[in-house]
Amino acid sequence: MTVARERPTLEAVARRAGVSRATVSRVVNGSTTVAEEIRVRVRRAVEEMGYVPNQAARSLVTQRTDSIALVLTEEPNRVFSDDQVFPGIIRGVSQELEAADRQLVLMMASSTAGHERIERFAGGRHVDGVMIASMHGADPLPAALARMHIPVVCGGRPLGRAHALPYVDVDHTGGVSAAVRHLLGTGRRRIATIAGPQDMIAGIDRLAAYRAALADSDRRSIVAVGDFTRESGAVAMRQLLADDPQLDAVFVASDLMAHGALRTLREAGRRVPDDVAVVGFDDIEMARFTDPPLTTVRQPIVEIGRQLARLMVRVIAGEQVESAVLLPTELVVRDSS
Amino acid sequence: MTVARERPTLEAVARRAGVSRATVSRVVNGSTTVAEEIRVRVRRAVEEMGYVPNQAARSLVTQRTDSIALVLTEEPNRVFSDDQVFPGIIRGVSQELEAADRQLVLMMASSTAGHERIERFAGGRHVDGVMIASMHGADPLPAALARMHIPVVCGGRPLGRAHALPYVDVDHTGGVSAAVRHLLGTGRRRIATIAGPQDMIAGIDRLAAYRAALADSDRRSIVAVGDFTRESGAVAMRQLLADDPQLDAVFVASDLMAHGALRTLREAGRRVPDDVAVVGFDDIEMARFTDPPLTTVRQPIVEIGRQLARLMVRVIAGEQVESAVLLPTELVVRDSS
DNA sequence: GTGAAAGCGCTAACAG
DNA sequence: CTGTTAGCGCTTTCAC
Repeated sequence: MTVARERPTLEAVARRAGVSRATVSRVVNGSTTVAEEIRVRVRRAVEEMGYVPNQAARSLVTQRTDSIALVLTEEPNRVFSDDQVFPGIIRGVSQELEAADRQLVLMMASSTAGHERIERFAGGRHVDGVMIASMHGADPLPAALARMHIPVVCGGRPLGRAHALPYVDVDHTGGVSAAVRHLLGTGRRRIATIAGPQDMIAGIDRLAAYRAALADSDRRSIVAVGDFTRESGAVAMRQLLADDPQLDAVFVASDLMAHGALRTLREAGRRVPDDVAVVGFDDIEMARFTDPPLTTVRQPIVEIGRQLARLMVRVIAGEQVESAVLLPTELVVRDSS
Repeated sequence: MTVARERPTLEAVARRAGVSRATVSRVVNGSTTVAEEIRVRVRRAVEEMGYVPNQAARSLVTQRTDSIALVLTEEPNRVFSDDQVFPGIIRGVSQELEAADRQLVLMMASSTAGHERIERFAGGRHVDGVMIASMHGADPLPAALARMHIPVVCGGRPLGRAHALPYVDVDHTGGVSAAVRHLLGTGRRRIATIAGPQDMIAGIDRLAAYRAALADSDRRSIVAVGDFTRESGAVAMRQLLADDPQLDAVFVASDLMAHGALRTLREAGRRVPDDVAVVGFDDIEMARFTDPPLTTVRQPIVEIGRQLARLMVRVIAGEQVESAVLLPTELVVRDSS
């Protein structure tokens, strides 16, 4: 006595309902040109047999897979560092894709080998489109895929050959401006910055925005560069202190680096915010628990994911979007400034 | 002048190489029974035309998809809280799957609707198997899928109907025992615990282990229950202090809760570790930055993902594994104890 | 409104 | 060792 383990096919359902395969297909796909009575009969058969369409067979003829790749092009340790950027994007994407009834296929691509894998995969049309969440503006993958006529959207403003692709990013400039204006407005005179790596879009844009904001006043810029890690923040802060012992404020391009900077300042005997004001960027959860709690620029990470997915679906649908979506950032004032 | 946008098919490659479809298929799939000369010729044709096999067509006949689902059954905010558990698992899984040349399909399932989606998806054999990373031992999904004869493995020891499924978990008991023994060994007399939620496997197992470890000595247990969040840790600590003002140590079932507890202790004027020793569990990155740095039990999160993927691949291959993989935990002593 | 028939691109016997 | 031949399960004209 074996259980009916075989999944029923359209054929089987058709036999049971006493109609043709084509009719069952129509009902399953919601065609309106089916008589009510028959539709009911078919639906019952589907129900009773637990019929589920075979995606492979369907894709073979429709040329669509209804699944979309999210590619994270970053070294794994960065992908899941505790700044929560990638997890947030994944979450937003998967929310939105679920609503659009698409499947999310997640791909990590650290190495060049990984890139090749992805080109093969997407090139073979195993997914309908590719969302690339790269923090490296000069990543060659987006352009490579676009050249193969694969629908692509980017998380993070793309640089170089891919600059014309649709993308979603946050308003780095607006956030940084607000931060610098806040510092100026509270009477700070020597405002330094700890910038992010200059091969990453967030690093580039935030430094440019800092410079632009200061240029509006008559203050000169004082810059040290980190790589978005705590450790680099601590080191950069030491360097800044050595370069300009008089500084009374520092805008740090990420909360993680700001955390490191806070430690350095304490070790150097500077009080925050009395001697030196500190403003970070990201508003990671930890920002509320540093000592003192960190003033920072909040960016809507999960929303990036949502918008990314929404944009992707539109591109796949053939809409000729060449837009950029810029999400607002917001200064959150806490005790460090 | 249009570019050759159409992907070439086996047929096309075969024509170009002057052989049959079957032969090309053999070469592409690495069959050894092809003459060297022909193999070279076919490979060149593949190369020149940029041929990539169509996964849908292949799946249709092989009945395999070479992709595997990772289901995260948790409310989204918990999935990506900063304890980094899920991100770590995703990372491990994707590493291992990449090595095994399988695709990772990520599915979030918060609601019951989500569960249904997943049953449909997996039931339709859109993936070869399902890895379920649920922290709720009593999750009905694993058993439901197993009943449909879908290969399933669990991250986190499953309870109830699914208890016989292969799973990967960390050695909660060993870690907690080490923590309690350490506290006992450093002369603590009244060791309380802040437990996790009792509907989650980590909460259950860690509390049971605490009780067992204390039972070995003659100390009585002092328990408050939290839900793994910082806030609940702070609240539970207050309650513990009220219940037993004499307590001189507390084992907290998660670092996040331990962080909250630390805050409460400071507010209550207790010095850590002088008055009260604190030991956490997880070893999240933040543990090194609390004040004082947190003694905690380290668990190899990424490794869970790796083992999970490895187990899944074996199950899909038809091996009759009914094993459990228990990963070691390790006490990391810092300044809070 | 419904059914028959023709593939989608590939693999896997089975001959030769 | 290579080619021929059947499908895998589904959608989609095209007749009826």
